[in-house]
Amino acid sequence: MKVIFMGTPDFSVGALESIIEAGHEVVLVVTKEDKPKGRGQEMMFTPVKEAAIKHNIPVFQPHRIKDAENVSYLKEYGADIFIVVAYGQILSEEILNMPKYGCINVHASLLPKYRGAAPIQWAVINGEEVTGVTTMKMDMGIDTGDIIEKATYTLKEDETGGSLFDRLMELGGELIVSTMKKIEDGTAIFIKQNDEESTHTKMLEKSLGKIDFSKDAAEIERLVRGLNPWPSAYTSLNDKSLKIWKCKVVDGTYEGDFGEVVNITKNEMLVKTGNKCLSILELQLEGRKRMYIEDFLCGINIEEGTILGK
RNA sequence: CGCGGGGUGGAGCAGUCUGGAAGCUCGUCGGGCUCAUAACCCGAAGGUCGUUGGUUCAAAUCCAGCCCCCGCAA
Repeated sequence: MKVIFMGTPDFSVGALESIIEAGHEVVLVVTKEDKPKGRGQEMMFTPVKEAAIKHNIPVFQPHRIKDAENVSYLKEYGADIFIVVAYGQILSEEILNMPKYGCINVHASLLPKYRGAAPIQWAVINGEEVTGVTTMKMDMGIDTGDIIEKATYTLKEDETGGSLFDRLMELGGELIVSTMKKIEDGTAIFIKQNDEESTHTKMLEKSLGKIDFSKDAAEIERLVRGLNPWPSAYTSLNDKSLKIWKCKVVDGTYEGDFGEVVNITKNEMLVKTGNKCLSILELQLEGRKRMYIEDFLCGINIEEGTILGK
């Protein structure tokens, strides 16, 4: 099929690569505008743009995709189908109805659950046992279109936002190829979403990662996993920010405040929480590299009774 | 020119302000203690202090440039 692909972040790249590999003709890639990013404000291409360049596919980066001139530009390509994966702009009705087969979206959750932004991280944070990816025919709502196919994935014990991201990216790539085949064959079945079962997730904010040690250790541990590697869970130590990359729940009752370091050995550091304790396994102090707890304890002078997040 | 922290034996850090013979914790190797040990004791190996140049009798330390890593902000 003649495809126009719309996407922006890493997650979209998996789908794009799969579509190309499946032999479809991607005639145009639409992605968000380049923005100054990173330290030193260098201009960075979006991950999808990088991929498009690698495959010699023309790239289109409109400021507002809905503008008339941009809409008519899209029309010129005469694509059969638009595949949209985390593009980052709302499409107008005119665009949605433009291609013969409509606009198909890949979403990283089992719709109608986890509509909206950051479904991957939220699945981990909320302790879901199962999640997955869904393909659907887009309509004017956000993630409300008719469902075509789903693929499920059972979360691992130590699943992080990053690892789940990778798995779902892979699954999403396979699923979109399968869905496109069905659409082409005319065997695709479109199922309406049950809006009553729907849930919504908000965009991840940096502040979500600030650890509240009065919460249960298990809940904090899920937050740490869900926000790893981005935007990461953090607290502070002596006025310096301290990222927690990995930790585990440990039984144990100690006197002390929430967030207090209650026990230090050569290779373990226990922090008191609202319920049970957290053993910090991997962390990173501001300006320093990420390291294992035993390395951290070798050089940093930290005493029992120190309170994190103060 | 967005703001800031850092590069010191294998790991993590101190020392830099107030130049003057390389330190701490851990690891490694050897020995000892012990029923035994990841515990304890004794000993050893291992570093051109990121790089280039400058100042000085003398530079990890002061000055200038360059490279690399990281936190914030976007």
